[in-house]
Amino acid sequence: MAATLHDVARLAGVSIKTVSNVINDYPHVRPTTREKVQAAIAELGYTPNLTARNLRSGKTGAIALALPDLGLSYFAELAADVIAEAEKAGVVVLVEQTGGDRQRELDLLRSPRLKLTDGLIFSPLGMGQEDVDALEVPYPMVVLGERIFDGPVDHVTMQNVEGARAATEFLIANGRRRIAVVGAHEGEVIGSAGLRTRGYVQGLEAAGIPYDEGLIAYTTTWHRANGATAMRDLLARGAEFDAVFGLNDTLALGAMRVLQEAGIDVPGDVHVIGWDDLDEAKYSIPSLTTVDPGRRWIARTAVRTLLDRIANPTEDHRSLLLADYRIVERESAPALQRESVTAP
Amino acid sequence: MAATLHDVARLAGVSIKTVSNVINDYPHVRPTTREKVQAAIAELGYTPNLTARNLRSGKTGAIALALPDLGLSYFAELAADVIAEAEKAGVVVLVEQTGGDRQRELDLLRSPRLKLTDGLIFSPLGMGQEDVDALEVPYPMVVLGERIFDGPVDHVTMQNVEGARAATEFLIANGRRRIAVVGAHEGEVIGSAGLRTRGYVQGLEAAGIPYDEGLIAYTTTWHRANGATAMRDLLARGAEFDAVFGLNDTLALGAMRVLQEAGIDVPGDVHVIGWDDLDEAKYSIPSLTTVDPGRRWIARTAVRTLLDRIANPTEDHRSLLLADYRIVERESAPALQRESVTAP
DNA sequence: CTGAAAGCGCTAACAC
DNA sequence: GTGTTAGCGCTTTCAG
Repeated sequence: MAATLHDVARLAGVSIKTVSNVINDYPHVRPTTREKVQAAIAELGYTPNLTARNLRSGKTGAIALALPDLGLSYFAELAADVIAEAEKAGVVVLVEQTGGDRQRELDLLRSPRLKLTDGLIFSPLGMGQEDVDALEVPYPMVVLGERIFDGPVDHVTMQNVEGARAATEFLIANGRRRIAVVGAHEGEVIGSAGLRTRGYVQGLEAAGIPYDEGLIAYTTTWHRANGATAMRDLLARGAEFDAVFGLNDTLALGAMRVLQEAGIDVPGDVHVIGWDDLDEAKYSIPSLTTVDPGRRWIARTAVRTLLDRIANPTEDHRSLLLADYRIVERESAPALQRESVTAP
Repeated sequence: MAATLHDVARLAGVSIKTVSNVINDYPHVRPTTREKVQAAIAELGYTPNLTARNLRSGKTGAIALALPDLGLSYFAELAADVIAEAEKAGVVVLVEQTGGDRQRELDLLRSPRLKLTDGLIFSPLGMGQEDVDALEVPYPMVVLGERIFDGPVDHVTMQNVEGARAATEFLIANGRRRIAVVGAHEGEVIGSAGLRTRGYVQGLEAAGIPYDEGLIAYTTTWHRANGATAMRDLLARGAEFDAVFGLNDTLALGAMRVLQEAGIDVPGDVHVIGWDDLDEAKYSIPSLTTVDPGRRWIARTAVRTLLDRIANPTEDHRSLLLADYRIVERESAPALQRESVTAP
């Protein structure tokens, strides 16, 4: 079995307290003693048992990140950012997938498995405002996303309404009038789909363009396949549009594919804008104009806020932290002046 | 603070052993006692302290997964599969990113942070055969990938040479003779790039087609941008080819984008095949023919093998487990007979 | 500067 | 059936 403090102490001929002092580099240790101990540590290949240390200290040095599915690019990139940021703080990340299922999310919040961590970054997808009370948990938590607001915890999220409105206005400024939406959720008010749709409506209103239900394509989950299906529906029912707002990049890419299959040119006939600024948005054909909702900032802020909350558990934490967004202009929806330059 | 066994025992008027018996549903507990205890548990909102349990049992119920970067789609999908499989076994997964950097990988193997887990699924990218001794670690480990063979641990991987040869033969069978490779690594023998390139060469040889160095495009990392750059190089130096073998899907998609920018039709002028069968390969334009290297099987097998190794630490584990591969035929490299059918 | 000893919360002999 | 008790390996008063 692995060596323990006792083994090291015995070999070095000192007490375990002295070994402990050396390990935690407590300053007042005689240099000769320190060397003896370090030699013994090296000889035995001793490494501290973190479980014991954690039991003692009540901390684990790990945080949990719960998200729907790493197969969804947005969440994969978010997780990459969270892990990288946690690493800077010397903290390790345990990743849980909920599948975006409400019951699994609720179960997770009460799971004893979270006891392995000091706190949770929670990105729900199935839960809604009615579950706000479930966020009252006995451990530090930071909530992401836009399923639940005004919970008893810190909340880091993006500016969905504002960003979507900006995306819509961007399309309108480039001469688009009939903007289809791919990925709306029927009757949803809160949640990414609901909020981004609201921003879309605001953008139309500001420009005096009437809202047309016939341009809205609904989906369940935001997979590529659903973006493709939604676009096929739109085409099948004869919708006429000169732009598409994919409520995320994945949907937009799926929709774009169907457009091209149907012989509709992007951006010649139809402009397409997405949301997320995934890595792949740079490399699609054409490259995808999109809204960067500040994912890196969200990851960084979530980790820092959680660690702060862990360090100061008594303070009240229920701030709402909003990331900046910006439109990343690429080929699928060029701005007017560029279009006139690049057109043949 | 959170309630402990003692608190529950005191409230229920029993000893902690009885409470422990109830929690671990030990059969011989009088029903009335059980109820009393359960009531106390509910009242106090007691949940067991896993850290203490782990210290006692020497297990943590967690495994670590170390991979280069979740921002790389293949690893994100692999991680999703690993976490899902681990969850079935009631085990939680701690994800570490190494950036594919050799030193970080070596450091990770010796990191005390791994003490928080019962074992490691390790997917190195920077380490090589010369580091095989570093795999001799005092905890259960399963190695993935093709950087290191014949280590002192179980190894789960894909059939790189065979799959690449099959991909090459597939292209040849469809009339292709000049097949460019995107993503080779200069001078590499082992490792994904080296092995897949070897399979490519074998495929050419079997068909009596001479190897042409001018058709090989080298890259460092396998990001989309590098696939694009490699293809630009190939075009810039006037290479003539009628097919492209992207050593992974991401490279193939980047290369395909550049081909189309250059007015080269896929698959009309050039066939493209990738490797990985990422989700997005289904939805690119055109959809990407690719080699499915058995990623799900690898994830499942890695988790099961590791858990088995954790349960039976004494047995010698140094098996080599190989996934089946298969060619997933899509639009970017249609098979001959289908091409003639679907052509207008 | 270093040693002795208590105890973090839990499980598992071992009694009764 | 249920209670007592001894640790798991570590940190941390408190003495010396």
